[in-house]
Amino acid sequence: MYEKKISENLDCGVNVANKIVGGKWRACIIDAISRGIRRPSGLQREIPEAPSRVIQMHLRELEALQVIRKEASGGFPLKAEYFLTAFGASVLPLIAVMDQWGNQHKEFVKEMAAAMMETTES
Amino acid sequence: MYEKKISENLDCGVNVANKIVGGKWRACIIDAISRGIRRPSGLQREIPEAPSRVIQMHLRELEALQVIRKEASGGFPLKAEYFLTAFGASVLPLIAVMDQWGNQHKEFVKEMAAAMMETTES
DNA sequence: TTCGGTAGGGATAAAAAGTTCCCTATACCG
DNA sequence: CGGTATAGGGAACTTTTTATCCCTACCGAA
Repeated sequence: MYEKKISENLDCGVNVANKIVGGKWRACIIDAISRGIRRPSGLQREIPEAPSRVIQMHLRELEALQVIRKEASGGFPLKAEYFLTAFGASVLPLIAVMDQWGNQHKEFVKEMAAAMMETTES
Repeated sequence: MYEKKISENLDCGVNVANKIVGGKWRACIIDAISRGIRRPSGLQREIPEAPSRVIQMHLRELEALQVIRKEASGGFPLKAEYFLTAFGASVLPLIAVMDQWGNQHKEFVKEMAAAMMETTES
């Protein structure tokens, strides 16, 4: 997406996982595709809070990382579809675990985040 | 740490998880503390690639999120120790899963990342 | 007294990630 | 013809995160 200038230390497993699943919309996009929402327009409708530009960029990057695979019918009507690769499918359990943990603790984290705002408020 | 101006959507479990474990050094720091490296100086020696300033800031933020707890002996020699809270301990299995997944796929990801560099090279 | 270790933070720069605005191009429908 | 929907990207911007530099303060040892 951008050119990295700082090393990433991909020897650390957690960093590898973060590279795939980190970021504000990555997991959402992967999850939506896994649920059968294969086309860019559908993804944009599914995640309206995310700027379409950002979704596009993530699709490019996930494709380059071979998490997803693109199938476009050359002709018209314009139609592009994205599918998870086998590698992409292997991420789903990880996303599930993260989502589960997050959902279990989100109330607590929300409280803590709110408390931080109070003490740091402008 | 900084004042957020963009919403975080903490209703999504994955985002909650990323808030705790995301970032370049968060998981490393939590993991090191869980392994008994409790003092800032020790953490800095354990993770020498991370600027000490960054470690300090993460310690502040993890403390505010109640992932870790600080115990400082008021007097001298200066001594501060950080311990995982119960909440912090609950993150360890998540980190373990992420690390395991990442280690299983890091060679593949490295290849893909390298391929991306080639096509994007300056 | 100077040096080393420890804990911590201010200021600022640089990089990465995300956002916004607006553009191309094609085909279909009215 | 104009409007809508599709897929995609350029350019510029803001926000967030990470990095760099340098400082305070304290104690003990040399």
